[in-house]
Amino acid sequence: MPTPERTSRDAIVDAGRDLLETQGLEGLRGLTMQAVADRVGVRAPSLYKRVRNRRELVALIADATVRELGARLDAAAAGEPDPRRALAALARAARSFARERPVAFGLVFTPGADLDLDPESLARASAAVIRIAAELAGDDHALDAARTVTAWLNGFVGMELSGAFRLGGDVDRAFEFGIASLTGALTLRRREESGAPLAISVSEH
Amino acid sequence: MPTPERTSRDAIVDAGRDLLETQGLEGLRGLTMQAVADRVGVRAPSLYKRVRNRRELVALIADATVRELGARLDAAAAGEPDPRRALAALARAARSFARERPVAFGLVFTPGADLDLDPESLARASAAVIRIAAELAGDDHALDAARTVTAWLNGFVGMELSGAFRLGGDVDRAFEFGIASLTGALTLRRREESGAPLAISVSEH
DNA sequence: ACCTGAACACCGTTCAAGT
DNA sequence: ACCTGAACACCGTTCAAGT
Repeated sequence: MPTPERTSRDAIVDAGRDLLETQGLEGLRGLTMQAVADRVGVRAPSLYKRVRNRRELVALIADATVRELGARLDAAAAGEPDPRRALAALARAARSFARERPVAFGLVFTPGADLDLDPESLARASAAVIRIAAELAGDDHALDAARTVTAWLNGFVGMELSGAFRLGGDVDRAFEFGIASLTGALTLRRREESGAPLAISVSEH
Repeated sequence: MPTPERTSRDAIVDAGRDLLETQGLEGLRGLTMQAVADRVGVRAPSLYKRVRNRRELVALIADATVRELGARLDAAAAGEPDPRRALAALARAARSFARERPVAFGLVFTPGADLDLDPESLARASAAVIRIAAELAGDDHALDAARTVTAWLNGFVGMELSGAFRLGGDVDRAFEFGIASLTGALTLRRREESGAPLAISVSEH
């Protein structure tokens, strides 16, 4: 006689996302299988019917986060036809998202995390940056430009979440300074290309 | 009758650094108190005479890593009088260090890690970037410029360690592209200031 | 004064037994 | 077919007892 399903994979992931954000990944409260089970109303062993193990649960939470981030970035960039304004809007949207879900954002961008995220989710999350980078820097430099922007953006937001900006000053202003600097640098790349070279390239080794 | 000391705080931290790099922070092998104790030749409870708890041990490992990074950055930048070349050398040194100690580097730059690193170690590690940023962008923009460079550099290296550059292309080239772009952008800031404005600033908001 | 075995609480995970 | 209590291995940490 089959017993009825008392929870679902989605409910488990949602509970996990919530717990991650409120209790952290590891701490003494932390994202434990026990805590997730309590939230969804089953005993811990039942979770293993829906999820291979805790590692997979964490990966699913990370994937959901990447998808949501991608949707936000798309929406922010779509509203701005001018690529410079679109880049600024996208960057601000990423920063807002990170402030809403600091722990999940941190998880996704943790260097050694070794979640293997769904390539499709990742592609979706980076599509807008790549498109804008191509518009700003030209097709030849699109990938390099996108990597420069993404690195700066992830780095800035990650440092802000870590409290790494300890020297005072206005962090909002530093963020806008970064946007303006990158926009300027990438735009110049395009100008260089179109025949008006400026002596800005640093000698490489 | 006092028993002789069979280990030291330094030996514990060194063993911890080694284990962290070879076994990872958490995994099944992982940085466990048991594994550290085995390495230094005592039983796990004895570690608590030298270190408050595992959390403190991890923080000490992170601090040692930051100090070593700082020394490397200083050395790399000191060899180059031209600030543009100095910035490039510093960036490459940071990337090399991250490749030598990927796990420790990742730990230090993990967004939610909540190690509270020694402010002195951090100041030492960021001094060279700030000095170079001031030379490139002028004193008024030094802090913003340093934050832009540091964010890009940490972001790039972190993404590289995560395997986040999945779209092919030449990652080395993207790194050099980033160095050149940032150097150009910050240098332009200075030119703008000195009375030769270029229409590169993005409209803010 | 430092070291240790024993013990505790906690956690991820498995599994046989229930329905 | 899903759920559960019981159990296992493992981990961080404490502590009384040894030297």
